[in-house]
Amino acid sequence: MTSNKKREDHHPQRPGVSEEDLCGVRLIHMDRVALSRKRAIPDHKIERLASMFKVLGDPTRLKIVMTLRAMEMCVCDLAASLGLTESAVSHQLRRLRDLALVKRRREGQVLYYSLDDAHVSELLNIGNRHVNEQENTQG
Amino acid sequence: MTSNKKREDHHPQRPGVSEEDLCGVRLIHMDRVALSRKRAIPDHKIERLASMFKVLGDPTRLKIVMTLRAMEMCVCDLAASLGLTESAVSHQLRRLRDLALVKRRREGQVLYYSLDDAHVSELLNIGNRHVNEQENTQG
DNA sequence: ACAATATTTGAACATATATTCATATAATAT
DNA sequence: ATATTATATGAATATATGTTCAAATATTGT
Repeated sequence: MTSNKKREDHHPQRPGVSEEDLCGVRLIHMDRVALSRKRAIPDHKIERLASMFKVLGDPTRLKIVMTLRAMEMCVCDLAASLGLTESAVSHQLRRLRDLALVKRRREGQVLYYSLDDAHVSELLNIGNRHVNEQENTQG
Repeated sequence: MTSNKKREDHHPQRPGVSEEDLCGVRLIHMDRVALSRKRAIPDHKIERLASMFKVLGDPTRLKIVMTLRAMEMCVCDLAASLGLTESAVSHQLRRLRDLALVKRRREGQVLYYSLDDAHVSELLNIGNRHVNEQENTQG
């Protein structure tokens, strides 16, 4: 199963190697490297996707979207519910809004926030399953 | 539709309000706050879930797991494929390993990394759909 | 116009973190 | 044992980021 091992070249660690220039880089499976480079997701997509995961990767923001998953809420209610400053909530809501993960609706002076992206709900559902199974398996 | 608006109390911003002490916090919909508090996901689960999203929220780590989604790979191949230092890859693989998102298999001196969590693949698939639809909708 | 409320925003500070460099460990071969 | 290879790790540095505080908007009511 390891018969396709081709030792091509050997060098110490060298940062700053351009994407297209493989010469001088240590690698073991040239075929796998070539294939994975072909299939690689373009950088701008990686950046966007990473941004989405990152924005969900903060406990405060995650609590906010988890709350909004259940119901529409205004800023001060969110703050009260989560035990946070309204300013902190507003700052995080802006980040969520910048990525179009939440939208808002004005009613007088009150702004009601809700989820704006179907994918987010999916991600949160899978995430929930994940931690619940973790609880039962490794807890 | 906004008839259940109950204005209870009004105060300037006050941080450090304990989770159980609502008195003195500005809120508009007391019922929603109470309900969302009841349904709130426990903190330790939020922390775990946020950690998982966060670890996927870095471009380098996201590239790594996206690559591993397609095939098993060793460190130096990953480094060559992604144009990174082996050290940088190794550091990030450790973070992914700490959260049990990837596992490794030794064959001689070579360590082969692969995905370790079914949920991760799901998250990545949904994420892919997300950015692809974004491309077609807003691009 | 003025006051009050709900939310937003910018600056500042403290903390987290990704990469680099140098070094250490683990496995293999001579 | 020694050398070589593959990977891991610790310290350092530069950058990113979350919260707070103070002040600015926006909306409504008087």
